[in-house]
Amino acid sequence: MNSYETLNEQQKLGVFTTEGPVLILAGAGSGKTRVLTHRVAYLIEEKGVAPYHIMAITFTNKAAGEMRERINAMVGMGAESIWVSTFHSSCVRMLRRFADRLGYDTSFAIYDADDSKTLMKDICKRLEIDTKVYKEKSFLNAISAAKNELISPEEFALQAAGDFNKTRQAQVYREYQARLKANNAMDFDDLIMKTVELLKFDTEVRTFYQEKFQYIMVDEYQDTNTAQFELVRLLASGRENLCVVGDDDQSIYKFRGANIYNILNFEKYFPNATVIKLEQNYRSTENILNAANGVIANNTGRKEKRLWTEAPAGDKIFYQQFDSAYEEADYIARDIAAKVRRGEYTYGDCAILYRTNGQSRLLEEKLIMSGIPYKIVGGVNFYARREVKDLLSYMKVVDNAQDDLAVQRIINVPKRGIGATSIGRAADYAYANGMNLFEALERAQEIPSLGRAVSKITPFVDLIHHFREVCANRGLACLLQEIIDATGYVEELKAENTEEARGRIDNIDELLSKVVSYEQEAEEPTLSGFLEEVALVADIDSLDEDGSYVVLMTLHSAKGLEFANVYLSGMEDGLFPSYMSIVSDHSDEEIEEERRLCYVGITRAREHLALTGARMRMMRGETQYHGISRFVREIPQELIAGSTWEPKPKDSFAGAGSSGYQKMSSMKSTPLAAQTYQAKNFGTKIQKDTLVYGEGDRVRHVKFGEGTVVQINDGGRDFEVTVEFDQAGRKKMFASFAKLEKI
DNA sequence: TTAAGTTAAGTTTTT
DNA sequence: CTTAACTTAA
Repeated sequence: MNSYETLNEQQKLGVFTTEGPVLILAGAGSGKTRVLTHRVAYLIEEKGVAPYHIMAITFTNKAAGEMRERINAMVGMGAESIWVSTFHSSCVRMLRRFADRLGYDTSFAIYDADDSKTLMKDICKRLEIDTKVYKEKSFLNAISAAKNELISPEEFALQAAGDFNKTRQAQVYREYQARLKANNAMDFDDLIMKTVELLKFDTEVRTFYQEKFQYIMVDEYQDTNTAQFELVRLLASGRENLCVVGDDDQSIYKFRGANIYNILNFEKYFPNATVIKLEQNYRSTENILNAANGVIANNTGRKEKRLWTEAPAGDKIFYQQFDSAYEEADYIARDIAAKVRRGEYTYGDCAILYRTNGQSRLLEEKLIMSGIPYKIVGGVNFYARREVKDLLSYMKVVDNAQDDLAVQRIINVPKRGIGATSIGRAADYAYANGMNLFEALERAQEIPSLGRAVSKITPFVDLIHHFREVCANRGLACLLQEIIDATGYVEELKAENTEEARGRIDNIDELLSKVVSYEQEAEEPTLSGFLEEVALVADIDSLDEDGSYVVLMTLHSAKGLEFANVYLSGMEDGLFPSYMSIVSDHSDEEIEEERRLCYVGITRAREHLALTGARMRMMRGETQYHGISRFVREIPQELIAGSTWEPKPKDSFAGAGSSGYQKMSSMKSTPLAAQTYQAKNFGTKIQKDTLVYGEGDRVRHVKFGEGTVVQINDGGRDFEVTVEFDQAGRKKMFASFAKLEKI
């Protein structure tokens, strides 16, 4: 028996309103997971609903795992038959059972982004598309967007009629889908779209799941896309016991197809919906909350709500702009070290958040230098590492020989003397005869063009057959060990004897232990099951929030987490909000999305929040100059401590050229006062027409004195100016640094 | 024909 | 600074 008395009135409403559609607008830190878990317990204990009839959907495995844990603790017996899982794994579970009705084998492979790209490259080659003009990425983006909107290749082609570019995309989409099917594979988007297809067109399956899932709950609803909405709608139609929990202010995945109207228009789809707002925040201090409120208030078209708290005002928000990203990172590392030394926080209390993964390197260096333990979330996924992908590909081929991509990846790894030409010939033969690559390899003798290469291919085919036997007779861990031994993969790395190779061996060991633990923990371990688990994990899933290390991650990864002491680094216009969003055609909308991201970042902090920025930072090998992020200015100034953003003499170089940038950003939502300031002090790069001197002119430099300009080179972002100084001699310098005056 | 070495180009956010 | 494409040597 659980006590529901610890819940506030709004939360209780969310728990007790079990029938019909319910929309819970849950602000950051308002205890939505508590509501969901109590709701499940209430359904089972008070309403007598069988656990078998309950489904809870989340976006990440981590969220699913946490919810599962809390439900298990509350419900006890029978809890394991509740479906608590992500959109993707729920879909896989349904597809593994019924995919044959869509013409797929139920042991289909799941392609990650890397696999999709490899396949797309191959398609572009076959269709003779110049990937210098039409990027693989742009095709994949178009296809993904279509799938998120449930647009089939046929429909896409119809809509594309008359448009040359879109017709080409349609052709690629069709081919891509055909190849996936031939490989018996689905990409991430297919998992959702194919499940929707299944439910839509197979009445038997639809009825089965509608009967099964009588109570459905969806977490992070603001991030659902059209396909996911349709999936939920199909499952819930009939009883309509659908409870969605979300916060439109935390919708940050539009770029991935999230449809914010799913939440904004929920009441239109379900006119009889009960709407509940959770506005009391139990996480942050009042100052942090007010800062977040101040920022998000600049967005239009949101559901009106204002978070409040009973917590004390707490520390002010620290803000400081540094001269360089180097100093910024240095400050953060020192500050963490100092706070830990004083006993205010542990390493595990601290998180450093940033907009782009690229910012982590500098921070990482500083943390290492200061001897601070840390963990980076994101960047290169464990399962995306070369050695791990190689070995997984062997397992994939053993599991599903139709997977041409996996075959191609390993056929010459380690080197067997089967080169691109031989593979190409086998692939052509397979393509011409409508078979899979591996089938073609099995009949290598029958392919005349292969010639002597046959003698190298046959042992490879035999090897795979051997692995298949091992898998069937001795299990997964033995299979992987046998793959490692028979291919000599680790042997080869050992021989390299480099730091890098040792790292790779460590990763392989980790993979091995993951296989072992999967085999022990899974109820019914299968090769497909393992590969599926591996395909659907995100880096964030492995994060232990109680760890004794500082966590570094992107703002996107941080959603749903909380830390006592948070650093938002890189608060610079052009970085956050990103340059892309500022110059976009739909700038207003994109800036709003960035602003929501900022809101997410601020509300991760429980007690202490520091915002930092740098005037100058190296990005992809070039020095960039940024002004202060507009989001910093949107925080009520009385909440801010540390240096304020009054212009300082040091800022002068930033004033040089702002014209180009200014025009591009329409700052409708920025307060007037801030706008005037921005106009004055908003430098990014020096424009050509801002150079007041030319070659041959006499100039004066602060340190070097007077001289003559010899040469000006356009260095892309900046100008490289060569000056022959009267005293100091010939110097090369960047225009933005030199601050040369014409005489 | 393969494999290693060199050069060039490209980087928002990700289940 | 990394990854992919190209070149050249074996």
